[in-house]
Amino acid sequence: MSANHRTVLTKRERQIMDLLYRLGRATATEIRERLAGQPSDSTVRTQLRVLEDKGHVRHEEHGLRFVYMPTVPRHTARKSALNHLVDTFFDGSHAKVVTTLLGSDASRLSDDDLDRIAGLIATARKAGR
Amino acid sequence: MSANHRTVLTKRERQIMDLLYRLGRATATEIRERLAGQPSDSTVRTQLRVLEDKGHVRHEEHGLRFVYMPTVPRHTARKSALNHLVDTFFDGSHAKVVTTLLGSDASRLSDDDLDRIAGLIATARKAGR
DNA sequence: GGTGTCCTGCTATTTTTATCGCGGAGATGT
DNA sequence: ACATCTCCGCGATAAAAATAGCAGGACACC
Repeated sequence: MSANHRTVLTKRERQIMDLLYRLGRATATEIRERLAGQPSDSTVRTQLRVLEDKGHVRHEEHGLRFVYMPTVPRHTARKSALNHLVDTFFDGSHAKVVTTLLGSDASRLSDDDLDRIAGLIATARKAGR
Repeated sequence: MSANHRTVLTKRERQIMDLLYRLGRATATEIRERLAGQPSDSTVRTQLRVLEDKGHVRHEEHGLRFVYMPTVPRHTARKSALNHLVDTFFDGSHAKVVTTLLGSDASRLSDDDLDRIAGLIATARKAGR
């Protein structure tokens, strides 16, 4: 019977969910192609069925084949993932994450991005007082 | 035989690693107290031994007891965790994460934080041109 | 209507994880 | 010296996860 989502995901299940969140939607074959360890098609399908049973994914029938996608919308899932990460690695401080991101060379933010962020800061300042 | 770190962690292993990253360091008993499902002491110790064998944790002997801690320093681990999250949920865009964080009510950044972030933006602007 | 190609979902099996009982080693107290 | 307490790890077992073989249905083409 279908269970709640809150169950902790297994290794493979997480890999698949990550893939689905990156791709948005995918067929069993597309997923298999991107998984490490050359699992068989039937393996991946079994896993998708399990994930569906657990309530993490659903599928639509497109023509002949099944297209799978997460049940929890991306922006919801990412919010909780982000919170978890903030709690685990950044002592719960959003500011620390922001400074880490801005400080990293890898960010390479465009001028537009910088403007947008500056705008948000201005807003936060107003709201804060 | 001790394996490399890159192996994917199991459910429990991840829970334990998260705990260790939150706490910095902990004894088997401290960890057990915080794990869901009332695992026995011996269970937790076995798992710590496995994690140690896999190279994810190490222990120091403090007096009579073992104190466990991650082998990979927090700031390194969190960088890769953050990258993974950015790739999976934010299309690889650091800016999107920042705007999400700043936009969220939950952030509640202090004025100091805002100043610091504003400073980083100024720096980024200079570097950018 | 036979044959080949995709796709699906069982179900069974192997492999990995998770769990814990038990015995031992040092400290401590009486 | 002996009972007791606390912490350790080994080794065995139970439980869960990962894997894949196989049969069946829909379609397309000859």
